[in-house]
Amino acid sequence: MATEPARLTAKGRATRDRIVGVASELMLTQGVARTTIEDIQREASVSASQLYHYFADKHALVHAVIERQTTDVLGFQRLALDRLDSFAALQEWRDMAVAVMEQRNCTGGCPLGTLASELAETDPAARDELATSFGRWEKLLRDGLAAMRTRGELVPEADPDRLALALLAAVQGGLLLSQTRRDSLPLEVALDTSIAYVRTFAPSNWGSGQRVG
Amino acid sequence: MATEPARLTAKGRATRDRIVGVASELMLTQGVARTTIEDIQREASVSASQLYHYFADKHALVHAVIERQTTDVLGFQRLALDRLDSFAALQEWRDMAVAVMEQRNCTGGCPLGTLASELAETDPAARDELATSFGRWEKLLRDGLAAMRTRGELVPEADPDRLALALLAAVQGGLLLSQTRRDSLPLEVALDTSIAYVRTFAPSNWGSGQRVG
DNA sequence: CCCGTTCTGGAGTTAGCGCTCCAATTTACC
DNA sequence: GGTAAATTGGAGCGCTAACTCCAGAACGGG
Repeated sequence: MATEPARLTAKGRATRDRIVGVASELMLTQGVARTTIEDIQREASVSASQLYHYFADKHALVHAVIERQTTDVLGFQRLALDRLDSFAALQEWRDMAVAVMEQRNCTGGCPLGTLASELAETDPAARDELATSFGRWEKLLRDGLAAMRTRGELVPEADPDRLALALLAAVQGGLLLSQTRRDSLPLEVALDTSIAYVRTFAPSNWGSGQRVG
Repeated sequence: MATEPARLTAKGRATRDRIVGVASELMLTQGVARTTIEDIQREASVSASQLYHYFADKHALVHAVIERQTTDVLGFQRLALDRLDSFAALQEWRDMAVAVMEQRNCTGGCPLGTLASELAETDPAARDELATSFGRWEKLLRDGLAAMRTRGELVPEADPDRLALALLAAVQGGLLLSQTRRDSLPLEVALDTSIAYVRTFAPSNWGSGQRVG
């Protein structure tokens, strides 16, 4: 489906990367539909034929943007929480997410979330890719939580699958609300409360009538 | 900003409403940018001049769609939780949200969330309207939680402002993930865990080392 | 240094978009 | 029943979008 150039010169790869970078930026701020090929040409200083030399059509470009954003976001996650396997790491992860958002003055949301929201109902292939991207992200969280459980930082009743999903949903919802309100508070509260919920599964807090739902 | 026709015949209002309805449906599934005026004309069986008689331009139409969706969503909320002031009501609210999503086979997300994601960075006026829409939604939740607290169903340490924000973020994030995965599980887990967190502020559960963050 | 491949430039082409215009018809109100 | 306003129809305009084509320039392995 995507253009698969057998070989690719260093110069060619550079041009291709530059195109993907510019396309990412534009598509994430203006949306995919509002971003024209001409915009990308101008911003990346390439001509039409160059662009269509590397990408069969706009769909292929979107595909490349999704790939790029997936590796970027997951890479950032790994960076932020080299191993997300302690409450301290969770807290750092939260702080970093909030810091990034504040640094952007609360413009823009999660790259994957933004793309998913726009493409879920119009581009089945994109929806599928983004679903697996979310799956990989979720796995990062799940593995960390599982490690915490085996290590005894979480009670056996804690369900890493569900907690990971809850954390991911909190990030997404928090980012969307913060982006809309131009205020980092929603993101902070969403992350704080979901982490606080995880904390209820710490042995020291595990008490009376807790339920995992 | 919006076309404000001094008077409006019953027939005219019907036509206008039909246009807004069709526009809503199309814009929410295909996105605003992908929805053409021609699409709306065809689907609503109106001519170009009719459409531009009621709406100055596409922006005005978007404005009307936001208004419509806001009243619809908030109306549905009120319906679902005539008064959201008990854990039973919270549970019903959760069940109804999940039921709606399953009924749609997990296609489409939250109307307000979808619009916000697409328009936040390209249409400042729309972003502002959607921010206040979210604010009103949040207030519904906050008032219910506050009522629960004064009634003693929640401990005084519970912060209705923060809990409401957390619940709203959970719905938004859960819906986005469920829409992307075509699976209601993320929504269920997001709502269950955030409600479970609220439940940790019930007097019977309030124990050892809880923190509000 | 040579030749095939890779890479680049820019003027088209075609289609569809948002929107306008002018006029006919229906409706509301007295 | 008359009249002014509200409502409708549809052709058409200007612009811009995605994409194509035909070359020419640069590169890289032998």
